[in-house]
Amino acid sequence: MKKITDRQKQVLDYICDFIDEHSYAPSIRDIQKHFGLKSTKGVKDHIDRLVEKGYLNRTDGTARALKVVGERNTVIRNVPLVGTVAAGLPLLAEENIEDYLPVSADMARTEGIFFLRVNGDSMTGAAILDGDLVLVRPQPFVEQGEIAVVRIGEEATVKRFFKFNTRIELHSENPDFEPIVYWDEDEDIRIVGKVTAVFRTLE
Amino acid sequence: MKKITDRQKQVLDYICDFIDEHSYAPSIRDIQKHFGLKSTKGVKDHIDRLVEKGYLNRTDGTARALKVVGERNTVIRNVPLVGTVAAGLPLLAEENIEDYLPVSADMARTEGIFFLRVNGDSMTGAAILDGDLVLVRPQPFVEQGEIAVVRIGEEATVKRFFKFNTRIELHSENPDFEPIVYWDEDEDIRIVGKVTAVFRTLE
DNA sequence: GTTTTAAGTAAACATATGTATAGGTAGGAG
DNA sequence: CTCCTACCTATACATATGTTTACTTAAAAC
Repeated sequence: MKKITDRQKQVLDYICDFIDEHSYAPSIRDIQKHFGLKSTKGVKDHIDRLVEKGYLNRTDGTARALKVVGERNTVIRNVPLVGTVAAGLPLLAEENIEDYLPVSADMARTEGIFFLRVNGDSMTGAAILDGDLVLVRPQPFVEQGEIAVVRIGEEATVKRFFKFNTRIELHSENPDFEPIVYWDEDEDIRIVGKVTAVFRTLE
Repeated sequence: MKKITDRQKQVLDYICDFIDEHSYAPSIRDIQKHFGLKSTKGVKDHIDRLVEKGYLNRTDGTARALKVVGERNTVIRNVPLVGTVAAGLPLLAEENIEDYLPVSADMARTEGIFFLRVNGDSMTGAAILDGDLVLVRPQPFVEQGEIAVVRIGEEATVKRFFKFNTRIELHSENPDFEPIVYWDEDEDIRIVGKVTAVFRTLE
């Protein structure tokens, strides 16, 4: 990235801080007042330089449309968290949504992605603990041995998934639990999605 | 929350979508055009109703200063990720910052909080794997047995921390590793902070 | 020494934008 | 029926805001 002068850095910092505080960009005159300048032109020059050098975006040519490029301009997505899923209710029914959590857009590219709170110690061996949140991307299949959310009858669980011909094995990754074995013909088992991330808070 | 009419919901949805797309709020005339209205007054009425009912904020009285109240208005914070820390460099020097990750403000209330990439399998027993990111809140002490980032000489590691009088034990939580024992007098050991969360991506 | 660049003053200008005044229509509540 | 509210048109006004032209000063680049 091209070098910017100290003054330009000051202006950029002010714009970042302003957006953090107000959720919208400062006007040129906001910036002018903050630096005690007596003309808008000085500010315009700085902004033009910062745009040229790739630190700001000004593609929309309207009021307060400045965008900061780079680290502070993170795109996020609010992903719904479904808690312990009530039997029979569709997984993502509004009744089940406990909260929304912000996630980097990189992690949540797919439509329909959601968080699920894991209960039970069955995945301890795969370093997923009781109470952890798993990020789930809905899909009807997973690769051999991937960790999936599987719906058995009316309940959803997190298991490592294997399929040998028509034999389906769900591994708990915990020595205290035996693998659960199903057969393809069993109608009451379905892959909900793949676990793509694990989140845990420790306090 | 007070009820809103279908039309008001449409307007609110449009404002939300517009902000998602542009990062700044629509002007009254943007909304007017979108709904094909022939006067700005209709829009103004809707906005006034939505503000009265608590769905929008309009405290700043300037251009594009509308803010949506509620679930989609999540407060986030960009937390720096430091990778494998180069020996001798201060932990949060700009040279070490690999990236910034958005985190819910609830999780990152403290100033100075940062992510650290864990390397090695020493914390496998505590369900922290090689490559996981841990969220670290800087503080000079931790409670008995809490997971901490500890700096030994020039290197930072993640360990479960115990202190008995002047004897310090760092537990690896992996049966293959013996606890590391230090004594208070040793100058080259210092608690960097407490691990408050664990993040892992699986793909 | 001349040119270029950064940084700024001064004074406008055109448009964007929020707001207001003066109505109109339709439907529900009383 | 009357009143109120939701929803809308038409028009206008004041200010906010981005942009431009003309000129200045100081320091860096060549």
